[in-house]
Amino acid sequence: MYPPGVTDIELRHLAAMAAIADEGSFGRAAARLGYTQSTVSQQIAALERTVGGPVFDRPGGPKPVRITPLGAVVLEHGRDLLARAEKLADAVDRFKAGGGRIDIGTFQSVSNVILPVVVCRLREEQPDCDIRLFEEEPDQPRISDLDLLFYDGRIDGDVESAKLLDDPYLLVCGNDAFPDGPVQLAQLDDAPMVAWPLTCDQPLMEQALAHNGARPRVVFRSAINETLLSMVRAGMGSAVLPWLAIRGANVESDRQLRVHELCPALPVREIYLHWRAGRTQSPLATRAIEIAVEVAAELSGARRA
Amino acid sequence: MYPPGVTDIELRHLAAMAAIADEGSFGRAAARLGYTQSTVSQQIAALERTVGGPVFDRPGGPKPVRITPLGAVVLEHGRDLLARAEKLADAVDRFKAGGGRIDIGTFQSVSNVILPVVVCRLREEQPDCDIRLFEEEPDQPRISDLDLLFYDGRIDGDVESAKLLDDPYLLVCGNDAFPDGPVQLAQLDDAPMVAWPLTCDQPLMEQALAHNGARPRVVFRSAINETLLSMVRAGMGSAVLPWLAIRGANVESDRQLRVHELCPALPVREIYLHWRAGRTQSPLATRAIEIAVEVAAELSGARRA
DNA sequence: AAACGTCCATCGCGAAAAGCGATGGTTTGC
DNA sequence: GCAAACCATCGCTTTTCGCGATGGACGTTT
Repeated sequence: MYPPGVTDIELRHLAAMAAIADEGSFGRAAARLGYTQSTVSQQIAALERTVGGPVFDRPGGPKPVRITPLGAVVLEHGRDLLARAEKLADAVDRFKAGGGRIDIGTFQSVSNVILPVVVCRLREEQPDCDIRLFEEEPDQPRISDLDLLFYDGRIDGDVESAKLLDDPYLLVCGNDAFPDGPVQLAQLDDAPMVAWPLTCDQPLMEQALAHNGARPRVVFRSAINETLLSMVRAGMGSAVLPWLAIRGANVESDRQLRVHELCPALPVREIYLHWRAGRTQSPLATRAIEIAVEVAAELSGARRA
Repeated sequence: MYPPGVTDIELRHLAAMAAIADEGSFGRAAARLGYTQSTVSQQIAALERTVGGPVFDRPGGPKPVRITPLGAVVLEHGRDLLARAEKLADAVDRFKAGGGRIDIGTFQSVSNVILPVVVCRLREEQPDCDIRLFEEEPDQPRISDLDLLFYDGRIDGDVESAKLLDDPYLLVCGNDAFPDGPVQLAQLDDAPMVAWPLTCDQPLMEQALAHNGARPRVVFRSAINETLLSMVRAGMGSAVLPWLAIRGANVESDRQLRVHELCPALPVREIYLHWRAGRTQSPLATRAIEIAVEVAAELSGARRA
C-alpha cells in the first residue's frame, strides 16, 4: 500500500527539525519543545537514519547549525506534514466540540414545527456545523446514510429511538359545522373530508376512524397542509389532523376555522426520533437528540395547556 | 509551537486505519501491513486514545467494522497526511538520486567552454534537475547562496576548491603581424592591444606583461570576446587571451587570425571550482564537481595535443 | 597560549512502548 | 447448538524513548 519507510517518518522528529531550523541550535530547540538536548540530538539522528543522510551541518562551537540540501528537502515537506497534522487535530477538536456534519431525515409536520426549533438551537450552539435535511419519503423510511430520522411510528431494523411526543388527532372544520366541545366520531360518518395521502400514520388513523363507525367521504387528498385547510375554509369538508399539523398552520388563530377534540379520542400518532443502533454517534447527533427531546417536551406541555 | 498532541499522531496508526477502512477488517489489514491482528488492534486503540474517541464500530462477528463519524474525520485527514508523507519520501529519493536544484556561479570563458558541456552531461544523467546559473560578477565573487562557483583564482573564506585546469595566455593577432612560432614578450611593448576589462585575472596578467618589459597600449576594452576578436581582425591591435577564450571563439579555424605562444610564457590563469567548506553537498553538486573535473581534464588534454 | 563558554555526540540506565502469540468473548450463519 | 469469523486482552520479549552526565570540537577571550 504505502512504500516501505513512509510510515517510519515520525512527526515528532519533523517537529524537532523545524524547531532547530528556527532556533539555529539543538539546545534551544529542545528547550522550546520541552525535551532534553540529548533527546533532540537522538531524534535528529533517528530522522537522519530514516531519510538516509544528514539534515544538518554541525559546524561545532557557538556557530548555528545549518540545514543541508537534503535537510531542506525534508524540512520543506516536513513543515507541510506538520501543518496537515495540525489541521487533523483541529478537525478532531471541532468535531468533539460538536462541529461537523449531521444528516437528518424528516417528514411533513415535524419539518414544520419541531425541526425548525431544533435546527435553530443546534446552530446557536454550533454555528459552523453542517446540518443537512432530507425529506424524500419513499414508502419505507430510509435510515441508512442518515444520522437521525424523524418518523411517526417505529421502524424495523437495527434502530434505536426516542419517543418525542404523543400527537393526538383533532378535527378541523368550518366555524359553524359543529357546536363547541368534543365531536362524536360517529358524527363524521359519511361526512365530507379532506385528508393527507395514505402514507405514514394516515392509513392507521383512517382505519381507527372506520373502526369507530366513522367512514367519512374523502373528497380530496394533499400533503400540503395549507391546501387542505383552504379546502376546509372553502367548505369542501372537514379534516382530521394531528395537533402538530394544526399548530404548524396556526389554525387556532384562524377565525374561519374551529378545532374540536374527538370523542372517543383516536389512537394518538406517536412521533419518534430514530438512529441506527450499535453505532457511535457524533457529539453533534447526540446533542441533536437531546435538543429534539427538549423541544418535544416543551411542545407537549404547550399542547396540554 | 505546535499544539500539544499534534506530534503524538503516528503515521503508522493512520496507515493501519486506512488499511482497515479499505479491508473492512482488522485481521486482513494486519495481513496487508505485515503485522499481527493483535498489533493492529493495539495500534487502533492507541490512535483512539490520542484522538479521544473510537474511530471504528466493531459490530462483532463476521460483520465488517464500520468507521465512526469521528473516524471519518480522522481518516479523511489521515489519508492526506499519508499522501504527503509519501511525497516527502519521494522527494528524498529523487534528491538522493541526484534530483533537486543546484545553483552555480560562473564567469566569462567558463560559461562559454566548460559549463555548457558540464550542464549537458548533468542534464543527461538527471533530466529533472534544476540547474541555475549566475554570472553576476561584483568585484568579489559571491559564494554564499551558491552551491558551486567557477572562478579563475582562489577565494578567501571557508571554501574548498578543485583546480580544474591551467589556462595559459596566448597571443591572438592578425595573419601577418608576426612570423610563425613563439613571440617574445618584449615585442609587445608599446604595441596596440585590445583586452578584457580589469577584472578577475586580467590585472595580474597585465602586471606580468609589464614585469617582462611589455607595456602594450590598450586601445580598447570589452568583456565580449567576439567583439575583441573583431577588433583584432580589423587591425586595431592584437590580444593576449587565455586559451579557453580562444578555443571558445573558434579562433584556430579563423583564417584572418593567428595564435602564437608567448616567450617567456606568462603565468597561467588557473581555473578553480569552489564550494563552501564544511557543508554537506547535495549528490547533484558532488556529481557536478566530478563532471567539471572530467571535462576540464579532457580540455587540458585537447589543448596539449 | 591557555582558559572558558557554547555546542553537539555519546554512554548507561530506567521506564515505556511495540509487537507477538495465545486465549477468551461476541456475533453471525448453518 | 456448533462452527466460523472477528476483535480485545494478557503475558512476554525486544526495542525504543527520554534523561542525566560526560566528553570532544570549536570559537572567543584573556
